[in-house]
Amino acid sequence: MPAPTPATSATPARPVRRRAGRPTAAVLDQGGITTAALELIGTKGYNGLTMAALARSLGVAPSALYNHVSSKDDVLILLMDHLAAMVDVSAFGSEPWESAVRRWAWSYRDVFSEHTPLIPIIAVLPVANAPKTLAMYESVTAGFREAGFPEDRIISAIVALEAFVFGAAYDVTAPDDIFDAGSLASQVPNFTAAVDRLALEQHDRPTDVAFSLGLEALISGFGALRA
Amino acid sequence: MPAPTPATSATPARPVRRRAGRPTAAVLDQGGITTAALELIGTKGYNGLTMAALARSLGVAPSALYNHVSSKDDVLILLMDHLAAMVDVSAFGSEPWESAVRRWAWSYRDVFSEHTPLIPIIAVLPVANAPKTLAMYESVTAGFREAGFPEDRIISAIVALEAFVFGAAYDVTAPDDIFDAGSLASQVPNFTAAVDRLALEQHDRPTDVAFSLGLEALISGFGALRA
DNA sequence: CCAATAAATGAATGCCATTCATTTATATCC
DNA sequence: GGATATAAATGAATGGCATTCATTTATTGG
Repeated sequence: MPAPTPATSATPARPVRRRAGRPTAAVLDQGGITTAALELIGTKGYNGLTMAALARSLGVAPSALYNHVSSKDDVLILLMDHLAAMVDVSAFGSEPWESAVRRWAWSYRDVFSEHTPLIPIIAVLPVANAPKTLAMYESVTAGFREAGFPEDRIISAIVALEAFVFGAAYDVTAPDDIFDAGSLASQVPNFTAAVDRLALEQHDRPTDVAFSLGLEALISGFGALRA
Repeated sequence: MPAPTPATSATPARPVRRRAGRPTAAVLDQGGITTAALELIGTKGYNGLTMAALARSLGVAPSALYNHVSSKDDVLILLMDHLAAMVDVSAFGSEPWESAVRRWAWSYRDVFSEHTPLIPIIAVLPVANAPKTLAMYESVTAGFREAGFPEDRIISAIVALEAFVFGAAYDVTAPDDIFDAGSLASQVPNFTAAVDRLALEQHDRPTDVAFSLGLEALISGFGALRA
């Protein structure tokens, strides 16, 4: 990619009142749209990600976006594929299987916990539409195979790990008092006791404790399948 | 043939042109709204669940709904709490811990796989706002405690299991060809080989294989924690 | 040089959730 | 038993949103 993408700078890009017609160089492309969307999400959150706001941040009319993406869902697909490339798969091939899976899963969860609105999309999107996501799967699959994982179970294991990762990504965004039963506490004594007991442990991130617990169970359970 | 009784019946409930003013008996309540929404979702899916369509199915003006719910999100919360009550927790207390967890998790996944749009809501909603969900947690917690599970880890284990269940619920709705790399297949040989290898197994539900694999790993990993 | 094309504009369009003033039967209070 | 407050409905806005379309025009390829 020789041409550096324009219009992705931090400048708000006020309505530039560009004339219509084919410009000297294209103002927009999918890469620029993706990074602008990412920046917008960073400042305004997913509620602030509207086609109008996205266009404004690029100094362009909303309808102009549709020359490069077919819908807002298309923007979300670009985003999620971009994020997939940020997931750390580097440990596969350089570290033992257990720690490689561990690094991958933690990284995967951390990346998507900031982008939970994309989870419903990535969870059901055919991989053919997401090349970087596909590349991630390739690295992970190769790592499983090299570690002696039975080939007919590799995909199932990855799918299971991914399911756990996506669900855990939501947990990260949950409010701290999510398990506070409030006025109903007396009606659910076992639950309340268990919640209180966990609180006594004084973990800085209860969410991380649950993630670690589940992940280690999956790793040791799956690890037993290896040759 | 206009049915005289509106609300929650199977009839489409045409605009009944009711007069304004306080009626003899309330036409609407949260229970009726919930079951009407459920029926609407069953026929038109979640895209068909609009406040206007919901009101029409109840034979009422859209604005009338706001006397009983504060927003559409409120409707979704009612729905998900209703669904939580359909999850099978009956095995806790009557069966060994392993099979009780198994029954609960499969049931939980099956219920929410038909209602994935509710997952982002239930995953982060404080339990105080969802009494039936809370009741489910109480049953599960009691089951863990009676099985000798260390009390300070009960909540973490449930959270981890739930995360897995939610992620797996999405998988159920994914298209069958989700792992078909298409024209990119040659660039991801390990992945493609693993996918083909799984396909050879001829499972009727590949999704169920992955769910079972992950669930059994979690059950045996967590089971080891018991006294 | 001319025709086709790519990439922009801005003005609709239609859907959707939500709000508000208004109406009126019923319930409550004196 | 009459006045009054209240609950629950109506229908007409309102504003936000994604998306479409006719139009414009600089560039590119034959």
